[in-house]
Amino acid sequence: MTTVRTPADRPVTEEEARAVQDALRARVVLDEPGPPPGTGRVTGVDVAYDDERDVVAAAAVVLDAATLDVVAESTAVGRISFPYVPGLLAFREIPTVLAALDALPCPPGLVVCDGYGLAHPRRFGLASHLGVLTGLPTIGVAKNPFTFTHDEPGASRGSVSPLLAGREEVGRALRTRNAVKPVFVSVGHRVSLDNACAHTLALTPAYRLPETTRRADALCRRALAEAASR
DNA sequence: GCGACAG
DNA sequence: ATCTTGTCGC
Repeated sequence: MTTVRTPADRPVTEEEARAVQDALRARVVLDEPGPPPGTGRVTGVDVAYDDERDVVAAAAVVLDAATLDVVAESTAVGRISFPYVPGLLAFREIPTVLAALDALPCPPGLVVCDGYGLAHPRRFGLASHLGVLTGLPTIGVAKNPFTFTHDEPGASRGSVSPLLAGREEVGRALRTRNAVKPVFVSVGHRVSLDNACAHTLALTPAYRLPETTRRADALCRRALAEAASR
């Protein structure tokens, strides 16, 4: 019995990948508020690459949403499956991220992604994609505005301004630290934009980026270094 | 056609 | 993403 690769699982060409996004986009749920901030668990996922050795490492770190203490963590290592193409980031990151999530000993709760959800050329970024594949509530918190426009939010933490694709609000620029460059929040799956921003603020008591992202980033780098030294 | 472009 | 030391400032 041979295993058949379907484009929906592992698209090879950019054309296939865009077709997958167009097909899966219909499954995104946007009419749920999502879990209340500060309750349950929040999980950060991130990925690090070694293009030379063709190795990718992903990490998932589960935090108690109230205390931000680490509850559980896991990593996964694999081969790079897709090049970086703006708009197709999910195909590069998701296979290994799914493996890391699968390796967790407990449910992840809300998943915070490093990148975008709705704020995407086809309204189906990494966070939306991961949400649809797992059924989990997801949000995207990115460090850059991508191709979208925004006015500078007020200088104080908590200030927001719409992230715009033309006149459509696809996310928000959210100031998480006074007078520090904002982050760019968008809805992934099963979470409202207001709630996504509230979660992001709850996850940034001390630094610009969410604790989830910081923890996952540190862990996947460690996992990559460990994988490379073997 | 050219440039820009999450990580 | 990744290559990379010191340095200015709270």
